[in-house]
Amino acid sequence: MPKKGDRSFFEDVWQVVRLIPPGRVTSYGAIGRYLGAASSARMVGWALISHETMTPSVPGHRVVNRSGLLSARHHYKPPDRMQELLEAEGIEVKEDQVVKFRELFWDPTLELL
DNA sequence: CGATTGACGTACG
DNA sequence: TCGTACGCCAATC
Repeated sequence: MPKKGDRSFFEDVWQVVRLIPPGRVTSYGAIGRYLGAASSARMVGWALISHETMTPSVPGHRVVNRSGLLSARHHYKPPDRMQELLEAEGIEVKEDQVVKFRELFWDPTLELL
């Protein structure tokens, strides 16, 4: 993870994640593609690992994998925190999966651009 | 410095 | 539609 204040691919990821509208979700690949798909989608996830240590807090819970699965669930302090945050925004989560993921999907290259 | 791992994605069958 | 195989790139061991 980069030092604080160091501009890099990670900061761009955080920036995009902050732009995700409430009640919407996106995927790592979509963010990576919006940033030019420089690195593989794994790097996007790596960037979000330290999201909690930086300010303001990035709503990383709105980012899930391509299947809509909450793969990040295991990474949160209380693993259930991620699901709670999603449900708090009106996003239905069943079996660690985002319900109607296709409808809630938010593509930065399509919407933000 | 080489091997392993990981918040992923695409290709195949 | 689902499970398996492989590729990616950086960090960690």
